[in-house]
Amino acid sequence: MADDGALSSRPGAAKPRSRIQRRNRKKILEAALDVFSQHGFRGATLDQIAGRAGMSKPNMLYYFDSKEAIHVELLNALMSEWLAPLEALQDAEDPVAEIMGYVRSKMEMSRVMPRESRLFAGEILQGAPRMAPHLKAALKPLFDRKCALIRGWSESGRLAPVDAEHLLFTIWAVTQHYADFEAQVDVLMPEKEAAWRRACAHVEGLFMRLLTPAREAGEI
Amino acid sequence: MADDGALSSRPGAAKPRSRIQRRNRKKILEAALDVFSQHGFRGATLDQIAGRAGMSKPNMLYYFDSKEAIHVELLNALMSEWLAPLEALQDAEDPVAEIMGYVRSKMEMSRVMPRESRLFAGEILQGAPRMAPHLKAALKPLFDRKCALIRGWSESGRLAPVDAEHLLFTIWAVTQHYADFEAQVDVLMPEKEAAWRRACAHVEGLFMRLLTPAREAGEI
DNA sequence: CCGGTTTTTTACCATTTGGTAAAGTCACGA
DNA sequence: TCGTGACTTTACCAAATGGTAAAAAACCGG
Repeated sequence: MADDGALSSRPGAAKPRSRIQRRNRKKILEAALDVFSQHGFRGATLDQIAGRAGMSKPNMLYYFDSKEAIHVELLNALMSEWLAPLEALQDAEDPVAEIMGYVRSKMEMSRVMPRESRLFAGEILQGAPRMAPHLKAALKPLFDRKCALIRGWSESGRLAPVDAEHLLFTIWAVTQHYADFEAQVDVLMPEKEAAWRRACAHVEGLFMRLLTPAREAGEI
Repeated sequence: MADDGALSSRPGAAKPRSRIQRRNRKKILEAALDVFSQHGFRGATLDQIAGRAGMSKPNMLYYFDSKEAIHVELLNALMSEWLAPLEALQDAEDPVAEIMGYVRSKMEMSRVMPRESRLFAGEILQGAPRMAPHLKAALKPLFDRKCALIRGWSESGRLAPVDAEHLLFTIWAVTQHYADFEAQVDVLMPEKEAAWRRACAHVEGLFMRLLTPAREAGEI
C-alpha cells in the first residue's frame, strides 16, 4: 500500500541518502513537528512548514511526496521513541520502583518533548485517522504484554492490587497532561519553574500511594 | 470586545429570538459541536457543519456572522456547563466525599459529553488561541478559589496533605482522558461496557488513596 | 573544467473554502 | 388577500492551499 518502493529514483525511496538529503529531511521533519503539533494535520499548511524549514514549498515537496507523507513519516519516526520507556518496563526485584521509574520517565518526556506529546494527542483526539492501524499493530501487543507483567506483580503481592490497563491509562493521562494542556497549566500556574518540581512530587506521591502494598507501607 | 451589540438588526444581536431562530441556532451549534470536536477549528469546514445541520452554508451564515462566531458561541455556551461541577465544590462535613463526588461528576461527564471534552481539549492543545482570555477571566478565579478551599481542608487535617493545584490537574487529566483519548482506549480495551465500570472503580480508588488522611484509614 | 546528476527556483494550476449579493419564498398580521 | 419582514436559495467571488512542470542553478566525480 505504501508507495515507498514504487519510484526507485525518488529521494524517499531507497536507503542511501546524501548528506544534503539527510540534512534537509531532518530540517523538514523538525519544522513539521512544530507546525503539526500546534495546528493539527488539517490546520497546518505546507507553506508554514516550508517557511520554518527555511526552504520553498516545491523544494520541500522534492523530499516528500505530499503533506500526508510528511505527517506519516513523522509519526512513524516518533512512535518508537515515544514508547521506549514502556518498552523498557520489565520484571525486576521491586515492581513499585520499576513503575515509578516509568512514571518519572514519562514526566521527563512531557517536559522535554511536549511537541511530540501534542502531536500524538491531536492525532488521537481526532479519532486517530492516520494512526489507528499503527496503534493496533504496534501499541496493542506492547500494551497487552506490559499489562500481563503488571498483573503478575499484583498477584504475587509485590504490588498493590491494581487494574493494570487503567493504571497505564492514568499514568499516561497524568503525565502527558502537563504537555498537552500546557496552555491551560500556564494560565493557572504562572510560575513554571517551581510548578514542575511540584508537579513531579505530586504525581510521584499519587502513584506511590496507589502502588504500595498495604502491609508494611512505611518503606518509603 | 464582542461584536454582539454592533448590528442590532442581525439575528445574533438581541435577546428576543423567534421559535425558528432558536431551533436553527440550536441545530447549527449541535452540528458544529460534532464537527469542531472531531476536526478542530481549522479542520472543520462550514459545508460540513451546514450539511450536518441540514441547511445550506449561506443559510447558516444568516444565523452566525462567521465560522469563528460559531466557534466562540459554542465555547462560551459550553464553558459554564463544563465548569459547573467544579463550581459546585463547596465546604462540607466530609471533604473526601466532596472531592470524590467531583471526581464522579467528571467521569460521568466524560462518558456523557465526550464531544464537549474533546472540543476544549483541542482548543487547549493548540494553545487556546480563542479561549485564553476566557480562561484568564473565568477559569483562573474559580480555580484559585477552589484551590484555597482544598488547601484549607488539608490544613485542618480532614483531608490528606495534597497539592491543591496539581490535585485538580490530575483529576482533570484522568477523567477527561477517557473522552479525549477515546480512540486509543477503544483500540486497547475493546469491551467498552465493562471497561467503564472498571475505569470508574480504578479512578475512585486512585483518588481515595490519595485523599484519605493517614490516621484511621479504614473508613472506606 | 566538463557533463551528467542532484537540488532549487519560478511560474503555474485546480480545488477548496470562507464569505457575499441578490433574488426568491414563506409566514403571518392587518 | 395582500404586503412586509423573516427566512432560504442560487449564483457567485477572492483568497488560500496542495501540488506540478520545467527551467535554472549547484554539485561532483572524472
